Amino acid sequence: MPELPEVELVTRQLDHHLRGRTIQRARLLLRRLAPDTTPTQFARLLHNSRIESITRRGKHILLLLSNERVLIVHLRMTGRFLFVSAGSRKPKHTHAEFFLDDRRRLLFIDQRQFGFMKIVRAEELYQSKELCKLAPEPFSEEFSPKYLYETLQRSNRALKELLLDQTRVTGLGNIYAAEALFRSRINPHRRASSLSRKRIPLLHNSIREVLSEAIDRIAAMRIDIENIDGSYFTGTNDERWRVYDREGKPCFNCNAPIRRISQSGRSTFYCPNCQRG
DNA sequence: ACCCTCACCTGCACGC
DNA sequence: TGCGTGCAGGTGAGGG
Repeated sequence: MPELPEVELVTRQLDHHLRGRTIQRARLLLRRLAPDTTPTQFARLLHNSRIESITRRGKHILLLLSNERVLIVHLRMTGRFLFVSAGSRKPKHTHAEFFLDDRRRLLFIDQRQFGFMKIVRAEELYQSKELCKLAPEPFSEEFSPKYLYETLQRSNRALKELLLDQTRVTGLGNIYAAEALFRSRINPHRRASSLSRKRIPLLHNSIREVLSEAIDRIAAMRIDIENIDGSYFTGTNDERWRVYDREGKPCFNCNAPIRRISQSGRSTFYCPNCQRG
């Protein structure tokens, strides 16, 4: 159930294990995982392709292949990768498998079946429907305070909802959107266009900080290399997030109980005392 | 162009 | 025990 930090770590792990490997054979086991290709096309396009590198754009994982194709993967809520030995049994919810030239098998497992794969020509990658409308990467120069200000100016939606819109800001999901607002002391109901220019740098910084701190925290952990799914956390819940999933628990700043509300059908957690404006 | 609701799935925790 | 409900870290389609 990944946002940018989890996808980033999955991408790094996959790059480490797959770079230079060849997919000898690939099987699509669930049609809706890759609705634009038939299982036959899927197998044919990946057959004997060498994996040159694995990168990321937003929450999309990109496997760059030697045959001038790119396999785009989105984990959505429950997608994960698993390395297994060639002969072992497939776990439940295995929807694709890749037989590698090192006698290992890479499985794609996805309980809720929201995950997504698509094979595109390399030269068409950034024109693809999946990538063409994505906002700038949050760590890029293009994602500047000026960009953020102008983007917020154009929207009357609640700030929390806008932060989830990948065409405005990319990489945040329900957790880190709430965390970034808490860090900025901004109320999640606040209309995007009403945020004053002088508060933009703090929000801009907070977005980068919640993402980069999460990346660092996950990267510092000992990761089960077999199970590449982003659910790496091993500590207690209160060590993870400042507001997310802490309804009724005391705010780390002021001890006021964290509140949970619903915004466009999704939970938002915030401190009603610290996040007044 | 914007904004809202619904839809896609399985599984888990909860209350009766 | 069972069953109903609501919820889960995401997004796309289709409507107004």
